[in-house]
Amino acid sequence: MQYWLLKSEPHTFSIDDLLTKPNQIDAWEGVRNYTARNFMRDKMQVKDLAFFYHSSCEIPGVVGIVEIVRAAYPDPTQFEKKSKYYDEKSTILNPRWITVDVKFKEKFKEILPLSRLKESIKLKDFVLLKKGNRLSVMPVKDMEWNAIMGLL
DNA sequence: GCCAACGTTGGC
DNA sequence: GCCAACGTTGGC
Repeated sequence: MQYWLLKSEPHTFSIDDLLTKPNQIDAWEGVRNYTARNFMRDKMQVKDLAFFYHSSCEIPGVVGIVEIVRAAYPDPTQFEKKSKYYDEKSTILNPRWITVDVKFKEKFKEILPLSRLKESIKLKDFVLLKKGNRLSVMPVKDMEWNAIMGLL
């Protein structure tokens, strides 16, 4: 069992958007970075838990928790010509990008802002806080997960 | 909107 | 396989 952090821009897909989906489940589509993809493809498993993180917005931070309910499968948006995630080099037989299904678990009463994570000494080595980090899917150590939960 | 940091592309 | 140019991310 592995913990994760998943970034999303709330104006594209927010935790409230997830709440509107059937069974509160949706595909985590549009990951187009190889490192992030490899984490999802090779390490992410059903029952893993992930923080839902809002980025590129007024107050970036952790807003809740989701559970992985379906492991890696080809991301359908790579085949959709009209999608901004379309990839002409992907084929059905040889898809380049994958997605997983996530299910809503919990929304925090208030956002846990990035600024508060930065204040935690326990999180000084957390990948999210590393200078220049741009990964949209990253593993979270047990200790880091617990430290973040402890800030709520 | 700025810009630092990083990833990707493509010419050689 | 190198690396310059370009594109993207994401906090501020």
